[in-house]
Amino acid sequence: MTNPAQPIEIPNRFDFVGASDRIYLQWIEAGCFDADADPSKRPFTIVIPPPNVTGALHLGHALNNTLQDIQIRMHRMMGEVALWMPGTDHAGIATQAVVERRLKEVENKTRHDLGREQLIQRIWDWKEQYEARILSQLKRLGCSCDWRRTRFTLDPMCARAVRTTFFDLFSKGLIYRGKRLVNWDAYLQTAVSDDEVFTETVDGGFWHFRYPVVDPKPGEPTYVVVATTRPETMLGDTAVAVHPDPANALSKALEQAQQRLAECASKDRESIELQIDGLKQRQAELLPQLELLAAMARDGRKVRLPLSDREIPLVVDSWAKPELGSGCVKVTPAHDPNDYEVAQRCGLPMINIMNPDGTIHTGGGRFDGLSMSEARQQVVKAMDALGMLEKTEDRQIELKHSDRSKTPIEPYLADQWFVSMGQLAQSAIDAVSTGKVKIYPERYTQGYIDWLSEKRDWPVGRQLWWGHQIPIWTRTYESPEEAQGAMKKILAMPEAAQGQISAAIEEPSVLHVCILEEASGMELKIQSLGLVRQEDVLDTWFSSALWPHSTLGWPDKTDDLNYFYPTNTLITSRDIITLWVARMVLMGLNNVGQVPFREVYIHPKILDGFGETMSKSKGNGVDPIDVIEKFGADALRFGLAWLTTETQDVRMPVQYECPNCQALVNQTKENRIKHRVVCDKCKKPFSTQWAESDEDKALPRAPVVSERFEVARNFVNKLWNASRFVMMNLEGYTQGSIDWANLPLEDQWILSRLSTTTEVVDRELQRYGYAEAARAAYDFAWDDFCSYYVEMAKPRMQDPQARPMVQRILAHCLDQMLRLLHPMMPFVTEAIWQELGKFSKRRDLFAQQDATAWLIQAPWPKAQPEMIRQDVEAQFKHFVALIGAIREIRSRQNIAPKQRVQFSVRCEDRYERLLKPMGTFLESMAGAVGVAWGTSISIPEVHAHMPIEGMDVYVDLSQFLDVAAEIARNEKQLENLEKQILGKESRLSNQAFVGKAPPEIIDKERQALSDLVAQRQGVQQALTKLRSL
RNA sequence: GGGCGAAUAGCUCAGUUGGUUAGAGCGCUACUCUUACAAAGUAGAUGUCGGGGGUUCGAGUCCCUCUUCGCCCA
Repeated sequence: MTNPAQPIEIPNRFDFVGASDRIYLQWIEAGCFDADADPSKRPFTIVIPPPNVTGALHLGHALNNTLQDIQIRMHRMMGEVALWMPGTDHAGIATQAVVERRLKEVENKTRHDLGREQLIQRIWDWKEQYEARILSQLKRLGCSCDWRRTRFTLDPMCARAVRTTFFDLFSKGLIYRGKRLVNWDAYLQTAVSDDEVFTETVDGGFWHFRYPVVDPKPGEPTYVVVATTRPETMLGDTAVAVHPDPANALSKALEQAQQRLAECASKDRESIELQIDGLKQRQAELLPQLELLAAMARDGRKVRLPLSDREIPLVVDSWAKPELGSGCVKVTPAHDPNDYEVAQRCGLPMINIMNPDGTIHTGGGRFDGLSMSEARQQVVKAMDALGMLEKTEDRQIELKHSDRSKTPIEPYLADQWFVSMGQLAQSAIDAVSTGKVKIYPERYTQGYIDWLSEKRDWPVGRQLWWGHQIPIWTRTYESPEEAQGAMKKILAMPEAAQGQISAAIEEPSVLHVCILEEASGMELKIQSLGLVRQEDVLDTWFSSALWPHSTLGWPDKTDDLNYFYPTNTLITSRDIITLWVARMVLMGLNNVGQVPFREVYIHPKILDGFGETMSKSKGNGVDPIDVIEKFGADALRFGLAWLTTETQDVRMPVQYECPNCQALVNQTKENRIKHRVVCDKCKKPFSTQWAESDEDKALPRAPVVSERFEVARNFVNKLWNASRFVMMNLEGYTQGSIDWANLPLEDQWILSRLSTTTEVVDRELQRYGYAEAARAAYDFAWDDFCSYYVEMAKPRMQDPQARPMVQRILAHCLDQMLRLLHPMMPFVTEAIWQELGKFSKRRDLFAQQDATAWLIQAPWPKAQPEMIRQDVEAQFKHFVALIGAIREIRSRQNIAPKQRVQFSVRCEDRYERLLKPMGTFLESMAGAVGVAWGTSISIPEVHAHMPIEGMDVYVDLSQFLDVAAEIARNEKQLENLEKQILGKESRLSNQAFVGKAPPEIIDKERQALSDLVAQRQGVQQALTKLRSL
């Protein structure tokens, strides 16, 4: 062997700060992450869920990316061409919102003060800053992405894919513009999708208005009462609705309430009874009037809308609920989704009363220019003055808010671009229901399918400046004929025949032209015909939906696309299954004709100590860099894998680590949003990640840490030191074969455990069982390898006969352990691997070649099925039990660690044959010397007795006996045995058990009972003896 | 209102097809700086498995129900 480095130079802590950066750079320089198509190998591909450039990554991202890197590294070691495609997402609305908010805060300017071009420049600046930050965070985490391929959803390559897709869908008639009620964010002045809206309960009111009936006939009411939570919308009312069959509706409601009453819990009884009383009262008092109104509605009668002085019809529609309010409902189609549907059913006009900035606009009315909330007050006041306000109630209402600006959503009738979802959604449903795409854990499948099954058209336009501008040029003509004529002329152009342009008419006379190529000259040509480009940009998810193929070069039929697509797995968080996963599937199928990935793994979410998800806006996000600097990237990664179980989210209480005194200050809901916090202990202030003022920033910053990474940090250290031990003992190492026929139990045992562990880690990682894999590797390394094998190796190393074998097995185990752990903790394992290489080039007992220079490129370990020996593992348990028994007695007797004790074992031959040869280990590990073995040994006069399975252990205490302690120990043991015996006896005397349980279970119980009884006898004898002393 | 998930030691979590006395890490107690590792070692204490019913010879595990919490959808 080559001259080994001086082992003593290896420090007893892993210096992750120095080593991680160095190793990462080496990997990059050696091109270890680069993945190039190689037809002789299998590809393995993951595209990163591109983090959005709104802000830096938090622990949730660290988890997401750690899990991906584990897969990538494992498959790379399996000899596949492992491509991890990196990049970031422009996150249109979110990024623009955050830049606009900052602009407002810092400079007190709006985007209109800057103009489109300048604002976009500002956003690009922001993007550059955060993209760099994000990518560096990923690198610190150890992510082995092919950085040469880094993409951005707004870069030219992605833009081309977006444009091609849009053109294709438009040409297929799957993209259209229509007037729809959208969720209008009046603050950002854009529509937001349903997914960007959250509901919050707020204090509101319920106003009851009177609308006079036009020319009431005798016996008819002179007015109808309508109730509303949004009085200002009455300016846009176009009807009042009443239920077509109120009698039936009421009796149905009554029936349902009575059924609920029959089934309800007693505590709900009262409220349901009240409800029933109310319904009965309505039947008696309100019903005749509702019947009358329904008849009037059918007769085409009208009411006069106060304030606007318009006549609007009474209509019948089942949206009006006879069991609620007055039983009549005002209809404002342009500002309420339900009313919108009523209008569609009843053919009502739609009157828009709002400007895009959220102010009233009724075409010169007296409320024009007021904000919606000002208008509310004024409308109520005016109605009251007219005597038309019947009553006002306080009420809690559910109000939709924009997730982006946190301001209330206004339902708003606007021109909107849609992708028609019918066929596309169906293709994505089929992909999952036929198993072409599998979702893990499986329970997420149903939500995916349910959502797609609604087939709601996807509103893709956003009234923003940051994003892919819709490639459509539009002109409204005087007449349908003119529009048709223009379209004909355009479609007659040669470019149309070449598939460069496409056109469609929006009824009655609007012409839309879509152009395939950016800056092709075609744009000018079309513009010269008086068409103007749409200002809107596309929903961010439109470009993210293309990510798996756009990043591989689509629409070109590239070699990469051919080789790496479909990708293998997508690893992401559950909140974007519909927003993103579903859309990737349908776009992949539409564009490439194949699903984008075979598997989707949905991982847990990281919650804070209060069970809330981490987010920027809550201020509870933890920067992974804080954790990396304190514990190291390996600890962060292993810790996260350790926590990734199948069903549970990860709850992680975090603390600020005071930079002044290192005390840990719990993060609370109060202090987590603060820019500066005062330490509980030293009372000195420190700054947080939110610090903005110069004064705050001057304070030392407290990293946010969690003690939950200590387990992993300690494990990294344990592995490091175990390796250090191995290397300190490899002097004179020779490679060579193993004498399999004469292998001692301990060697057979560790090789069996190693193969078992290899099998578990391999299987679990492949099925995303990260926690199980981490635990298996941890238990093997710590318990089996360190606590037993290494301890047993110590005395064996002194034996020149055994030494070469032990060295080979030690080196082999370490070698395999490093490989198994590398995907989870790449830095420390690589660092050790390179040290180990200085001592030994050939360590794998089952391989024919020398070890690779880089662990990252080493072959993934294979379990050796013939090494797995259940019998050996069972035998070894007897040894463990014997050590445990002796150690317990020693501890109970307070025998000093350095003191040797003698023990005798009464047991059958087979135990003697098994354990007597392991006497050296009992001596080194338990400080005990076995003096007698067998069935007929003489028991030491003064002793402590411990019965274990198949053996009675007697520790000679003639020099140590602490009678009181020994009596106490035996009494406790006796009590324990009695309890168990009682349980068994009662079970076995139960006729039902004996009669019905399977025989093998009964046998097992009987055997266990007789063992316990024997043990009890021994303990009783020992006690009698002790008491007589 | 509908769907999904969770509730197990002081904390954070495991717990296979139902089958001995329910486990781990941290924390706690005692003893050890034993030449890989005090970020360690050895030993120990700690549980009405959220409540209530049911199925079963047997339930942390299966069924029903209630409570609390989280997420998604309307």
